[in-house]
Amino acid sequence: MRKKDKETTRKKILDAAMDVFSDKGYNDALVDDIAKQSDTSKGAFYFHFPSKKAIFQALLTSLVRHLIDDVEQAIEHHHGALDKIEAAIDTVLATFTKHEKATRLLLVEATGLGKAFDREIHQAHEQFARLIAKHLQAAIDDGSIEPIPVMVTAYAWFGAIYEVLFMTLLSPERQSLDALTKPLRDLLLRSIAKTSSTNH
Amino acid sequence: MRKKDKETTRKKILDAAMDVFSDKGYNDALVDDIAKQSDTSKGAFYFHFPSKKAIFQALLTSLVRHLIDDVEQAIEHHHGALDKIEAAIDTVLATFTKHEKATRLLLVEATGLGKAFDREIHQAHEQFARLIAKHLQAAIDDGSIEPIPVMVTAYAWFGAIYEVLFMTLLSPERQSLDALTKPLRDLLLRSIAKTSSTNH
Amino acid sequence: MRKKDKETTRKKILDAAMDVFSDKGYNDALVDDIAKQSDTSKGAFYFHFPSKKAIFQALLTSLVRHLIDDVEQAIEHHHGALDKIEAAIDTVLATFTKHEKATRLLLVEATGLGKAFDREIHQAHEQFARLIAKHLQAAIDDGSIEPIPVMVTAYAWFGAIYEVLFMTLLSPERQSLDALTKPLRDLLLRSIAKTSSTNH
Amino acid sequence: MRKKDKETTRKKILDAAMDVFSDKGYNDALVDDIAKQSDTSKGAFYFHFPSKKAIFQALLTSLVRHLIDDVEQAIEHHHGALDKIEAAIDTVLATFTKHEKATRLLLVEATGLGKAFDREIHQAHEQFARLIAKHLQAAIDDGSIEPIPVMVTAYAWFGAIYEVLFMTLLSPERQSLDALTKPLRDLLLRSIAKTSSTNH
DNA sequence: TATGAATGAGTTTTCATTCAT
DNA sequence: GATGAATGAAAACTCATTCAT
Repeated sequence: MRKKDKETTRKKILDAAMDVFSDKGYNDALVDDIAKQSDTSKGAFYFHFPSKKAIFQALLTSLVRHLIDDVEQAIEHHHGALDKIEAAIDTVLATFTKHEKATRLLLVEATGLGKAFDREIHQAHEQFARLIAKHLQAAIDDGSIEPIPVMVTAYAWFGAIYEVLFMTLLSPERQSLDALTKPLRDLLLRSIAKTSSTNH
Repeated sequence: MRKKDKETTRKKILDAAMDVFSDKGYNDALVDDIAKQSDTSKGAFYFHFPSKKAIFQALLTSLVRHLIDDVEQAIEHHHGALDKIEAAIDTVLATFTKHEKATRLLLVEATGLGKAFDREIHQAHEQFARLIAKHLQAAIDDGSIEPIPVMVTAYAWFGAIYEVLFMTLLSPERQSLDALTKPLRDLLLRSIAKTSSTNH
Repeated sequence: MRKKDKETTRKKILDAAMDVFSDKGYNDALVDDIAKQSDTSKGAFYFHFPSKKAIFQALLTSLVRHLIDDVEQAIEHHHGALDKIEAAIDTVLATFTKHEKATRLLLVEATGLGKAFDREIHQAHEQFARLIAKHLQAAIDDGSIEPIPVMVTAYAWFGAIYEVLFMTLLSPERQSLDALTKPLRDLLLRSIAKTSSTNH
Repeated sequence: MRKKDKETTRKKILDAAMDVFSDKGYNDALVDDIAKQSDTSKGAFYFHFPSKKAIFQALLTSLVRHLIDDVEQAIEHHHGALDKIEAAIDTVLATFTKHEKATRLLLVEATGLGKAFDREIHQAHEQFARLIAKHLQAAIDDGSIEPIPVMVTAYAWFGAIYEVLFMTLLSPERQSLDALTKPLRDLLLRSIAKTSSTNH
């Protein structure tokens, strides 16, 4: 029971941290804000996490894992390399759209924090790129698509998705993401068609 | 002479600011650092700029203008819509590669500064997207390529370029960008190829 | 214990603030001075008070209330309107003389702080004037003295007392205030005596 | 001619200083404000005055001299000690009312500047008190009034006048001073009348 | 004499972190 | 484990004063 309370507190703090970080950005988020929002205390914060930086990194790592798991799982019951790729694109977009706070944290607030965070961001982006690359490679191995440099393509794809989401998040008008999904998917798929004709 | 000195000082401060911001990021850059690096003084800084935020914004605005001018100029003597687009991709990549500090400032350090900077970043990205969109539209009007949603494509392209540059900048190994230019250009062009027609 | 400690710290800071403000004046008093003098820290200062201005205002308000309470209480067991007035004059002088720091803070340092403090000072003076006016009015209603414009008289009295105290505080020689009490009281009483009457 | 220009500049700076000091108070008044307001420059300021403190003191001294001269002059053609006193009261009130900026500077902004200014303020107040005391003494020597402690009375009078003016200056409603002149004069005269006798 | 750009010590305030209870 | 008062090292910004022109 004690154990459970402890975990509960930790969870409350993490949740509060995500709210506050995604709302104010890393630097403008105060440990005090997180403590207040979590309905615990600064002491509790420092009992569970060694520093502000540490909780941010923990959050980042955990978010990346969850988002990637979500995507992998959604792809799972698709068969055929190209099908999986299409499903991946759709799921990434849907997932990011659904977890807006996490997305903003990951894609916006995690950037520009100075060299100290470069490694973390690099790894986060890399993991998403690897996820994409893995399925691209499968499609190549599979013969579904012509050989292409998978990592560059993966980064380019991630960048394209990122930017469309990013601009949508930042935009004052906040148009619906749904309208953008189809054109974006078409674009990405076109970009891996070997040249004209022969894909398929 | 007076006038010249004043402008010289202002320029020294701006240059120093770019160095420091791109090196440490906005939050870790101290006004003191900029003053020292510029070989002037904190007083001079505040004589020329009302605040740390203001000089950052001034820098951002000026960089966007310069980079876009560079690209436009390089494209100028290319003829034919598709030629221009190819030239644009190459120039954007070359320019960003050449002005690495400016690029990092623009694409990395400007992000994640909190809601206060959202507008600035949004505008910066938007201007690059518009530049791309303009030439895409020309290619469509021209009949060089099939009609596509230009703004989404423009953002996607910018994002793709951004991400590849970004990961290269962040990567510890720092591979040469040149090697990435060709695959990236091919990818982007494929994504708008009228000829690919039969994709799926 | 916690509660007591907190209040103790707050009190220490307020006491230190009174010392420092009355010694150096508002502008020359540093928050650092107050922190040092209070034997706590700058952090403690800002934990208990939102700003330097705020603690000064808190001090002002609290001093006015205490001084007025002191006077009211001293007057209480005097009977007869004129008696009360005499007692009030004596007590005001005695109280101000006794709490020299508070007096200097109230009468000297609170002045000249710019328009931002005008309201506070106005209110402080007004409250003292109202105290005097109340008893003057009682004496009039009572038939003890002829009708006079009470507020003007009250301000004039307060000004007379203020100035005599003020000059004594500022004077390098610092003569005893006691010697001044009698002439001042006589003067004030004469100023409301319908005729020369019975002041003696 | 050169000489005249120099004096003109000095005068412009002094005038500007009076405006700015009486408007913002000593501490909030910037040397920059004075330079701008005077339509000269900071260099000119420091050519004519060694420091901000110095110009304030110069202003103070000059104002005291002018105000006292005004009063003395107005009294001059009154004959009889009591007449002179009445004239003095009226003139002081009229003069202060007329030169509102100077009055605010002298009575409000000069106060609370810290020990560094104590001497100046003390002297300013003292000179006004001496002016009053001189004529009170004449009235005593003259037999017009009974002997009283002239300096205490002089300070008390000055304080009474000061406070009434002060509260009027600070008051948000700013009632006319004229209405207060008569009650105040009556009050002061009563305070020295051995009997109520023939005032007026 | 006058100008105004430059200087830099000084000030308030912030906030991550600690620790006694 | 949790609390929240206390700490103090920063950091942005101010402004009287200087001085080259």
